[in-house]
Amino acid sequence: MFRFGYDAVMSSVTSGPEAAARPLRRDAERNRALILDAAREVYAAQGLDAGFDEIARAAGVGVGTVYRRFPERGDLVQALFEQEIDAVVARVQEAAADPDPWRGLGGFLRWGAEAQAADRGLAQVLAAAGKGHERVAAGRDRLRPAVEALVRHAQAAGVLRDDVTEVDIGIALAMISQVGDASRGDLRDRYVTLVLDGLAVRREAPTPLPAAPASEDDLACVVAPARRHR
Amino acid sequence: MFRFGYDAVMSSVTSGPEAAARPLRRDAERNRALILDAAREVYAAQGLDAGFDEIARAAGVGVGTVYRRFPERGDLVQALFEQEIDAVVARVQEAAADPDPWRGLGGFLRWGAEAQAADRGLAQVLAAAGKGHERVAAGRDRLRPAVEALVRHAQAAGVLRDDVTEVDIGIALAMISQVGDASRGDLRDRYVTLVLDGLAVRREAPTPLPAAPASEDDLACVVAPARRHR
DNA sequence: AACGAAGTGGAACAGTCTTTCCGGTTCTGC
DNA sequence: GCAGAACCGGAAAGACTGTTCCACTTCGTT
Repeated sequence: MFRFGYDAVMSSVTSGPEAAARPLRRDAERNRALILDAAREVYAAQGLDAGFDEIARAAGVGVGTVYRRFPERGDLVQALFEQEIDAVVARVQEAAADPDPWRGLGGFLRWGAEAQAADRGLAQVLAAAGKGHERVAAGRDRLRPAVEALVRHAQAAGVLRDDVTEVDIGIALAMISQVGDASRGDLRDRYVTLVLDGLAVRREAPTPLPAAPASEDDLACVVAPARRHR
Repeated sequence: MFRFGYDAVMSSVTSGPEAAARPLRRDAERNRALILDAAREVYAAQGLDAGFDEIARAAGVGVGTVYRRFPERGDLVQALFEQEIDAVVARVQEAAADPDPWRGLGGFLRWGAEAQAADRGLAQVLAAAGKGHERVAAGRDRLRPAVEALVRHAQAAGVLRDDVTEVDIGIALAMISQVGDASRGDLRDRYVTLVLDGLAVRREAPTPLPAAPASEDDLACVVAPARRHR
């Protein structure tokens, strides 16, 4: 199988009605926090396919504990990335507030590409949000209007072509993020610039590309597969 | 494991010196062909991670037979895609021969994106070629000069910006191919057009995008994960 | 301090997928 | 048509994960 594409991770139905949450015992609460911290790191490094085993080890608890606290993987992912998506929204709003809308858009693309390169889990969650998974629908619904505002501002200023939408921006970002290797920020910027040149209404000449022409070896950075631990 | 990212598939060392190949028995030769045909289909549909089990079943032979004929996965992949890469090279040369270099480049990008969307295995092999895997080095070395010629022609005609190389074209193609869902050729064309607008030396106005503005649901097509059989 | 409920860890179980192995079959040369 | 080598199929072994379960520990309460 696909071990567990975020597809499977995400597809679990949102669990029942909010059971009158009796507070956890103090030790349980502490473990829960340890697990979340560990999961954040492990997911960032390995993506959502990382096993509960690994997270448990990183948190210093038994697997059983992880399963008891987060019966479905989706529970853990959801809890974890609710906050991260907030950070993305905040960054979009900041970009939309930039007095130079073009700079705002470009800055956001650069930031978003880097954020996803640095955090595989985030990249997968954002993709899942695009796919309409229930568990991250809330985050997406906060994200979309923000991007929409960013797009509108840039279009109103006459710098962003009128025939693209906020969805296009999301897809463009996902595409660029495929230029994966986290260590090659210069390469990522190169393709952000290229895509921005495509998004512009018009231009007299190419915007200078930030990185030296990609060498043959740089192809290695593309579509980097999920690297496996160890 | 990663089940078997193409990473693992590809990393096997090229097997010893060409053992004086005694011809196979006739039935063995027939089975070998059956296996290759089956593998082509299975890999196209599921990517290189498909198990030998599945290929054997599709070919109507036992697993043991597959293992005997192709002791390492890399052997099978290599044999299979040697020819497919030839088809890609041919398409590039055709594009480079187009009297309108810009149309040639655009046509190739469109074709390449579709080919990779329709054949997951091909997409993985091309990515592997970029990563410098030994087993597909020969194919890559045939591909690179062809793309280089395509790039040179377009640049000589003054339509393709001078600061991109054949590697950039490969990366751009890989990025676009992430807009995965094979059934959404219109969406893929949309982003090919966007990227082409970025690759152009200059332009007065945006090239009209072929597809209707992507709807929210279309995000689902991005970064489509390896769908698992059944 | 002592009792019960809540929580814990990790061994055991259950799936998958890969790889080996060998009794039986098919081909080829003579 | 026979001998023997080459080849075949698929059961079984091995290597991994994901998940469950329960004897034991810890916590909160009285």
